[in-house]
Amino acid sequence: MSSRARILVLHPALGPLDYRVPQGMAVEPGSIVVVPIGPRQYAGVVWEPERLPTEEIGDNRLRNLIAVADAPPIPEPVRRLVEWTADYYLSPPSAVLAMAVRTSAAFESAPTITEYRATGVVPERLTPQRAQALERIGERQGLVRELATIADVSEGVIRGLCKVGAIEAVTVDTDSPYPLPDPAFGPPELSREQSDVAGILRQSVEAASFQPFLLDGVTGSGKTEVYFEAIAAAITAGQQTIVLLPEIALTEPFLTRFAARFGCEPVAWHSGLRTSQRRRAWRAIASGEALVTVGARSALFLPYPKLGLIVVDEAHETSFKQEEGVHYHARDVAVMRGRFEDCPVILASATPAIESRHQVELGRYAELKLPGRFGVAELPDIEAIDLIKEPPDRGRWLSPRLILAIDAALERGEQSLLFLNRRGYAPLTLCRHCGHRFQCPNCTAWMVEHRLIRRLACHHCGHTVPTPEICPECEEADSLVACGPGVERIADEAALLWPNAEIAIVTSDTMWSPAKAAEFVQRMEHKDIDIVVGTQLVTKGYHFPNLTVVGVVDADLGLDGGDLRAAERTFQQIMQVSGRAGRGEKPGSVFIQTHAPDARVMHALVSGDSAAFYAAETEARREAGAPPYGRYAAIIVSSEDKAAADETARMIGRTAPRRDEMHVYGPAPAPLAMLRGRHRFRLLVHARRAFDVQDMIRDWLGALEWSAKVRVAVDVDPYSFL
DNA sequence: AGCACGCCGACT
DNA sequence: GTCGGCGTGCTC
Repeated sequence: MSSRARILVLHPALGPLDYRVPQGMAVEPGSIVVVPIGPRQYAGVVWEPERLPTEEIGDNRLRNLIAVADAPPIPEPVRRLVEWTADYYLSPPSAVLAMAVRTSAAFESAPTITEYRATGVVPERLTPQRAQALERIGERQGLVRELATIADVSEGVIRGLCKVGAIEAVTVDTDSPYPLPDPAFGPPELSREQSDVAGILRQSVEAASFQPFLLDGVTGSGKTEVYFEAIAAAITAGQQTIVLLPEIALTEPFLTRFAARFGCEPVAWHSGLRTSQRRRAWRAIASGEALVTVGARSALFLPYPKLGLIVVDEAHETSFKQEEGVHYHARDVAVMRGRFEDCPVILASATPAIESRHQVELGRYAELKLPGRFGVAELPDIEAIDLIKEPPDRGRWLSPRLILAIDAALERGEQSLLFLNRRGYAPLTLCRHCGHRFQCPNCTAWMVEHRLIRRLACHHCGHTVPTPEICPECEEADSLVACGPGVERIADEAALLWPNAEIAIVTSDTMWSPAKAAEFVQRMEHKDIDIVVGTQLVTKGYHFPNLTVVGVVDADLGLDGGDLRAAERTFQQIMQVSGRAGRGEKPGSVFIQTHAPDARVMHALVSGDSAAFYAAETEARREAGAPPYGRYAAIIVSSEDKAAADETARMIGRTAPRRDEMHVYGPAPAPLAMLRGRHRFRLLVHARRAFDVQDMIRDWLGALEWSAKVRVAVDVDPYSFL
């Protein structure tokens, strides 16, 4: 009698499959294995058969497992989390598992790689490029390409420095251990309130039981210092911690603050890691050696064997909701992981989501408040500028009052930030002769002009074309006009207004790596920048004491679009960006340019009465039966063949179950009717809180069939209504 | 997702 | 006669 094993194979289209365990091979639930599928090999994980039922297949059809990985098994809580996530978000378990298992890390051996670092030797011929390179590289170490990026010089310059001995090669073992953070390295001076809260968190970590906390404090109130104390407790207990940040760009300032507190950097996990770095991090995490990991949402599924604490920083951020593949919300999955691991979960935010506040009211989350800014810093003064009463000059976007405030800041030698959540130069380009508008061939979206790279780009699919000289429609020259502002255009306007000021554009186009983020922080701290023009990338996490004026170029931008969270998001975003002003000893001021100064959200921002705003928004949600008082699920039907997608969507609509507890809207063309060359239709399920939407959708769609060229995706608890 | 199989149109 | 289009089905 041979033993059989159920394997969850890392294959995008296959469920669990059964295999024979050959003589002499030892496996247990969680073991990472290699299995044959047809002529190819895939990785998979041994699972408890009763938890992943399949159709039974005869022993005679079983094939042998090929190998077991030299890596620790995937722990039980992670297996439970994979099941829960797949179930809740109606996704294939294998797609969820893929986020936990890095097969290259589990199987490949550990070679060494060569990195480079400065030796301190000053070259004889110190050209400006070489000087810049050495200054910017400082203590950093990395591949030639990475150093060249950090220093903003060509790779040739780095190689040249290598030749003259100013930079040396270092061999790095990709399995070498990470330094251990020291809880006693740099203990902070905490205020009374901070100590009290830190004490509660420490105790919870020591108790090692499940408890979600909502750590609520205005920007600058010292939330990070407080949850660092919880991390210190976890380190002392020999337990691992995950810290989730909403953007890669935020890891860099976090690493610095962490190192100041614990004496070394934590292990970073994000999409920007090289393969070798990723393998090293994964192995250290899976072995339990990596005590603290900071990362993007995908770090949540990694196989920590002794997880003691989860921190979700800026927990209100909507970027925690994954919009592709498995549509999970990292904040909610983090709480579930804490439940499976029996550990506390800290959701930190200055502007908590209504959903999180609701959990506090229900008594499921414990609320910890940090009032006031830490130290001498005061909350900035916020003013609204009515764009009707105080309009900018024609063809300009900055109103006189904002310009005066920046004038004054420049005079005082202080820095300013202009916030506009729109990349590029202009969101729409049209021909003034024939009216032609540049649209993406793959998406229902305008092509956005990016003047720095002289291209038109689609922000949905990445399609770009060189900015044309003549109109492709009527062939008229010099007839193309840019409509509306993006950050590049605001930067142009700022350059005209303040020709002597140093202006930096900060968006995902200019700050696409931690190294770039580090460079930006350095330039800000050295006061090499007077005015920052940036998207939401600059609204979080940074601490620039000399930044005193913030201008919100268009506060109305997020308000249209019919999104149920539009007002809340606008409030959060502007509170966050306001939090960048006056973080040192100098007071800050914030100017909000709007066409709707009487809107509830603008009143709340100016008066600082966030409680009233939240109360009103929450009441509106309750009346509408919107989350957290009701639930939504979107069903997106897409295909390259428009008629096929349309027909399938209507068939799904026709067969919708009728229940008192829910209603199905649509199908209707999705707001982005075409995306990446696929036509999209959307149905929206709106249900009561207690109704099991997932089960209903599983039954409903499970009974239907459609053509292979049509894709049907379900987005449970959708955030983007696109 | 791949990859094979299979069944009809345009060509050497 | 053959090449090749992509619809359909299978992977323990």
